[in-house]
Amino acid sequence: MENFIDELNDAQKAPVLHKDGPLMVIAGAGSGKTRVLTYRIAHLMAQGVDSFNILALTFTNKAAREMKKRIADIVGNSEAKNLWMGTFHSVFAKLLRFDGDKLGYPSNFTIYDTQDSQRLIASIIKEMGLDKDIYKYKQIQNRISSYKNSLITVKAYHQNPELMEADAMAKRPRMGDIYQNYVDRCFKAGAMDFDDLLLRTNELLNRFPEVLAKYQHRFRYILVDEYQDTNHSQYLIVKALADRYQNICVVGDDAQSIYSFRGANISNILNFQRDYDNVGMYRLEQNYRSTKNIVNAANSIIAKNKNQLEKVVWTANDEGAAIKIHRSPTDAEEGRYVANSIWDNKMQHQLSNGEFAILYRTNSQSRAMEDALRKKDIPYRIYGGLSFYQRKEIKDVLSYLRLVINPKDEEALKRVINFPARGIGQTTVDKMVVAANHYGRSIFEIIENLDKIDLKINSGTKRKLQDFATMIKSFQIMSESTDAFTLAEHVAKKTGILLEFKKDGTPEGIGRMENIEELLNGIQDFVEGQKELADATGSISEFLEDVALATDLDKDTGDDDRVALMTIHLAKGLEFPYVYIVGMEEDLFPSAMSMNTRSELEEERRLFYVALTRAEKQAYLTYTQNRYRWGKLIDAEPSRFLEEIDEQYVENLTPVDGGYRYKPLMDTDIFGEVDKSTLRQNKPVSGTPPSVRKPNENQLKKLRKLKPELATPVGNTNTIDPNLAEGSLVNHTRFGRGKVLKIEGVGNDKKAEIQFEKGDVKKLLLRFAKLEVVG
DNA sequence: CTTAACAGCTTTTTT
DNA sequence: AGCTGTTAAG
Repeated sequence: MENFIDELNDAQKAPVLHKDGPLMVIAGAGSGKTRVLTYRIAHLMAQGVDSFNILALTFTNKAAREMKKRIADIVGNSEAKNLWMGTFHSVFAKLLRFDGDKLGYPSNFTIYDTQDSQRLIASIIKEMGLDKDIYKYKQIQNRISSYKNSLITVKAYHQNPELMEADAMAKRPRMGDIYQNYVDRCFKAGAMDFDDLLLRTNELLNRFPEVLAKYQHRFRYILVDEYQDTNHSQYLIVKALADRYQNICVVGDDAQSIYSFRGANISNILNFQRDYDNVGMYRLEQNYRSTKNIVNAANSIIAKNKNQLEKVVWTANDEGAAIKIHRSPTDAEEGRYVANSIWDNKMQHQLSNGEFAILYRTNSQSRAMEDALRKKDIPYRIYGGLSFYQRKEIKDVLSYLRLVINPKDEEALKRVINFPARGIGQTTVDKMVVAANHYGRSIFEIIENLDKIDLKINSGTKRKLQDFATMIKSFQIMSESTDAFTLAEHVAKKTGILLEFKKDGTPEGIGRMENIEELLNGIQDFVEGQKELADATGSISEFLEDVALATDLDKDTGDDDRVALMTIHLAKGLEFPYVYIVGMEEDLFPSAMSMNTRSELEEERRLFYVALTRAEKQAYLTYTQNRYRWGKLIDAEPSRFLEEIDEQYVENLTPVDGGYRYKPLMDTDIFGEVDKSTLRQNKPVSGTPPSVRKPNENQLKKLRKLKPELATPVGNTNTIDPNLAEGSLVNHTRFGRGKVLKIEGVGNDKKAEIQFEKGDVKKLLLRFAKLEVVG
């Protein structure tokens, strides 16, 4: 029964077998910490602990799902089902659905995402007549968020002269009033933002001892992953819940603390032994993931940090190859180098795309990489950035669904009341917001009672408003007797959203329509999946909660074989055989905004440590001499982190200037005089090594032979004329004659930019465009 | 009230 | 460079 324990090494076994009482596991990168957590839970259950009494808090929902699955494999499916496992946000959202009514929240409360919060704050600033250049809504939102994460309520704020003075100094004396209004408006809308999910849980546990007692007993065993990234609010929740039984197990690595910007407090892990009595301390120091070279190089970097727990990460793995460093003239060339290198490695070592990852500091860096990968027909997937659920058309559909569940949801209402356009303009909405604030009611209630209030809205507009309300109510009635998919599909059609995008006919419009279809498919999948679960009903509210707290990493299983592109933050906890860390430049990594204090710089360094330790076999570090930023080509300097790696673990692929290793070379150095306009167009510059050159037509043909699924787009409604190329003259059934300026994208996404003789330049999706090549 | 041009801002990282 | 939100014209 318990032979699964034998799969662990001695260091891992100890915390798994640790009996009751607090314990902390300091786990170096790649040391099998998820394994320890998983097996500890399985062991607890094998010892007879009811899964109902276990709470496990993970960093992503995906991690929770995978762990749950693994546990189910060991102890059986039915046993694992009752486990409460998930992110702080999703677990406590669930808790608040049960007990939030004690705080005055409906069980169907909406979860506002950052964009919703920002829009609400922007409108509050406007309503208060404040200067939007001084009261910048993003900054305000940020501040409110950090207050909440530190448990500074509006009341606490007003009792804290220091905070008020700091805001007054920043010329924002009304900060407290905005905070108050924001909290009131969220409450009135039956909405919680991300921070509320933690803050309100704290409030609930503090104010209602019987609720606290209930959950203390229920969660007899608590396990927290990535403890180094918990903020004060999360810390207090854990402390309160664990107080009764003290069966608290935290796992983390101070060297991988990279979320201080959202309030994560590294001292939570540094002070754990002070917070609990008789703490069992365990260290996992053997790395199973990476080569000696990578582990040692990473150690040499992190050694530069002052504040850290004592720990020596080592590995019994092979020596491995040196970390390769490469310099490119521009970001476009950097992309090309990475794409070529991936291609070469694939060919040389028979690797699949899924074994590669490209990691960067900022999302904006993904574009150059994408362009290069597309040109080489290497399939990739971007994680994070503008996620699917944040796209306009998706948020619009979701807003209708949110309104069905919670008609008080003001941000959802404002978003869709005039989309698709139905003649309800800004002025009307403004009037209703004023009325809603005045009567302390929601906008929806105002619309329902238009006849009783004199709002100076003309009768035609009144009619339109009432029609809108009637439509939403009809959806509500429907939602009582149907599943999420049927309702969502009905909503997309009935509101005219689908039609709106269909009729504009542009590639963008078609793309949006497809996105909505994808959303509907996603809802369908969700409904099917939920039907198998006993405690779920497949209702729309369950879907919305899933969506609100899902990250890009959570979405689908990513079963197809693609190169992964993501920020380093998102890559935490993941591993790849081949890792490219791009943009190793001063002001980019470390970020220009994180070089003011020692602790900020140390966090950047930990971030670099995280990035490097994702690699199993081989790591590449690339940097450029010039990079496009804000549409301008700027000089770039190699990152200081490059110099911090002990040079015995490094191999430079590009010649390095003798004196100062990473000093940028002049443009003239290897290329002779370089015309910047040449670089801009991504044309190979004479003298560029052959391996960096764009593949020629012959190579492309070979490539297509190897990867037929890339050459033939799937599900196209149109065959694409093989003669179609940049410069071709074409005839379009509707737009007439034109010239192809540019072709981009692969497969279903292949687009052509065409200058039509009528004067317009249009981008058309080739699988839809009715084009004929005429010359 | 809608549409189209314009201005301004962005790039730190995310639940 | 690309996007969002604001303003001007219809």
